Amino acid sequence: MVSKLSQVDKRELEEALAQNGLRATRQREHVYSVLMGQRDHPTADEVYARAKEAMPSISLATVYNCLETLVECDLVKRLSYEREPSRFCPNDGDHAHFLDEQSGRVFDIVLPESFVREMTQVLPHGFEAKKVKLSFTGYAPKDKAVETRVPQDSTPKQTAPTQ
Amino acid sequence: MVSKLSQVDKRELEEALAQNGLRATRQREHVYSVLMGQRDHPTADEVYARAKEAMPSISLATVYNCLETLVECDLVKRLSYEREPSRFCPNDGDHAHFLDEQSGRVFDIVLPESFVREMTQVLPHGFEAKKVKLSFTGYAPKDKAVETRVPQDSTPKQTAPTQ
DNA sequence: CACTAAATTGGAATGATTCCAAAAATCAAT
DNA sequence: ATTGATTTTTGGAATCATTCCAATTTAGTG
Repeated sequence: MVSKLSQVDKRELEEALAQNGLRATRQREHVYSVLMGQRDHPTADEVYARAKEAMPSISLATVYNCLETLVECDLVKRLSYEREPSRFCPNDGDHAHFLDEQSGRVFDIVLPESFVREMTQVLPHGFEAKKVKLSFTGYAPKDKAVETRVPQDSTPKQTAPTQ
Repeated sequence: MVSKLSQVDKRELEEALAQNGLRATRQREHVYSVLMGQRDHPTADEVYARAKEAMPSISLATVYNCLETLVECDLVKRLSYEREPSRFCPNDGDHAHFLDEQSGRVFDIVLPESFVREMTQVLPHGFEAKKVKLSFTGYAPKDKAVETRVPQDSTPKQTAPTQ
């Protein structure tokens, strides 16, 4: 699972960092490679765990910092669902997310370019969108083999469940 | 500022609660009326503060419970932005949200019905969306007097409902 | 190599939200 | 109405993802 960053990805990262006046560091590169190497939607903690495999000295605070940086540089998307820690995925062009209520899985939904353009057109004159987030919740087809897990929330509500 | 719930709204609330097997309580009605009475996007804390004006005995935990209940009943939308407490707004049909990065204000963006229909069409076959969330982040026009959230220590004043 | 600004680090602090167990309120059936 | 079963409310404690902090290390520049 120790996947290095491709030359292309590495350059893309360095460029994006430079563009934002940020430095290229071992940790940033490594966190990015962790995300690129396993394309699901891990939490910061999970990224931390994965990152430590090849870089045991990295700290949780740094993982948070790096993730934040990557999001700022628009190399990574952050998704947050209620009651759950943020999840991160490398930004592979415009896509939405679909959370399957039954399985807790998250699916990437590719968005046609034309639709992305249309999305910003619903804004009244004068609004300038820097980021757009589209997310669905509902039922995904049972047989879909796509990835990712958002653990099902089995926490009982305040009131005890019947029986 | 003490706005009662209209008969229509009250019935709608009671029906929605009944439909979900939940009881109609003073607190739930009051929290709902607080949200309906000032159409911005308050946090739970802000709702708590407003609710206490007319019902000083209500607790923060209850406000959280009520808000959760209202969201479940689909009478209220919950918006959550990174690094910020959830915000709530009464659910007035399909609309997106726009967060102005500079002022922190949230604007409701009306969505044409045709667009709402199109949104669900980006889903691959087999995906059934129960909820869709569209949210923008960026710069809003400075002069827009549209719906905003109220800064914590401002004197409560009448806000004209949007749309 | 030396300097300066930026980044990393571990641990402590934060704060929105949830949990808990007791008290109160609601609803249904007497 | 009264009772009884169930839900809801409540205050305070607990949780836990995330941020903050001050000290150390590192990257980039000349």
